[in-house]
Amino acid sequence: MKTASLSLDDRSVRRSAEIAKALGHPARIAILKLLADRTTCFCGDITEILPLAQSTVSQHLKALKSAGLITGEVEGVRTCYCLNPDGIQELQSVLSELSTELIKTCC
Amino acid sequence: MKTASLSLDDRSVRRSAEIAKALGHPARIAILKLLADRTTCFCGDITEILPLAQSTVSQHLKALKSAGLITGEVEGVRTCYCLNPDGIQELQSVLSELSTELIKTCC
DNA sequence: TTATTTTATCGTTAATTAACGATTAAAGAA
DNA sequence: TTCTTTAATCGTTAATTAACGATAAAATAA
Repeated sequence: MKTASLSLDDRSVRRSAEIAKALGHPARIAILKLLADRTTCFCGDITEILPLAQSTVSQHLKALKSAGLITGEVEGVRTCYCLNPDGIQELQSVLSELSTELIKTCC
Repeated sequence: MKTASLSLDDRSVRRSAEIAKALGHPARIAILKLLADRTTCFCGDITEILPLAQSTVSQHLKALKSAGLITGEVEGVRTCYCLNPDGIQELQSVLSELSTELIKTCC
């Protein structure tokens, strides 16, 4: 059993926290769901749908992108955002691993 | 517009974000893992292990508790913290549901 | 060329978070 | 009773976040 002062610097702990943090706002979860629906992929579309300013949506998109959960491909004057399969896969594995670890040892 | 301004207020979206936010700090993930190990359960123990002040650990414990992920039972002068099976179960189901939803529709 | 469209970034403000030491309150020991 | 232990809370500071409108940059249209 590793000492826990290690655990704060542990790569997977940090990465899990990073991913969770990116999910830690309703707007960002909503955006991920919209992208999953594939009905929308541009910042402008999302801005029309969510009750947020364009700059705010852009900021949330940036957060999701820098956490590796989405990609952004410039298409002419717009940017097409899309779920990043690798990131989503990581989200899936990292968080399911965590919750499994927690669940099986639960009181 | 209706759909998604709904989605920001959507109960499960908000709850997912709340849970994710609680996980969104390395110290809180580390604490959950420590509690899962069951080698420790008191604030003082955790404080000895993590490189954080007692008040900081207490603050993180409070955050985890208010997100419903842990319980805290007063035992005399100390408080025994424990993973909350209901909360962990919810974390498991909510986040796996989300990641499944995102994964299966991924680009 | 100029105008329009779209997104990113800037600049600001308010709110929240994280960290710490100090203090308080409560339980148990002496 | 008083002393010690433990965790919670207070008070503060610094950093980060979220929100917005305004502006800039880049691609395309006119």
